[in-house]
Amino acid sequence: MAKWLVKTEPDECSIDDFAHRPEKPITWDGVRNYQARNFLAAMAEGDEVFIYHSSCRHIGVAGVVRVVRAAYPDPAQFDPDSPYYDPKSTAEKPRWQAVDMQFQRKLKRLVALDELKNIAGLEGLPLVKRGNRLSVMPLSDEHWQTILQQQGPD
DNA sequence: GCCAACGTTGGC
DNA sequence: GCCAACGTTGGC
Repeated sequence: MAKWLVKTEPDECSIDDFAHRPEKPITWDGVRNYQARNFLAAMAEGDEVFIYHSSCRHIGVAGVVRVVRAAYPDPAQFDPDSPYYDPKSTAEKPRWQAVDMQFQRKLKRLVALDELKNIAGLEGLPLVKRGNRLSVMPLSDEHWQTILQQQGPD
């Protein structure tokens, strides 16, 4: 199973939105960047995904969700009332993809960006590079384990 | 709220 | 195809 990380503003969708209704899948839509879309499209059912809270008071990795439906055309791109509407998309040639994800668990504590920047072994991760805007990214198993270990002992 | 970094757009 | 202008992201 591949590992991923997605950014979200917790005001929009936080780990608690998943945790509040753990049986209910949430559609990850509105990704409007080609590199991020390509990563979304590469997600497989069962893959695990870190939820990262950005542009907020407590920035960092907050929990884990699981892909329960692999990529399909993002419905928001066809909806004129959606902020994610894209008039250049057609049903025959959709430009954007969405996946559905479901709650797995919260981390024992939030692993802050500030910590991630100082952990040896995460140097290659786009997340910790200054000015990086990629909102969906793959993680190596090593990156994944390193971040989990940062939570500390029970 | 500021602003640096980045991706996209559109004129040429 | 270049690149300046513009809009957005996201940490601070």
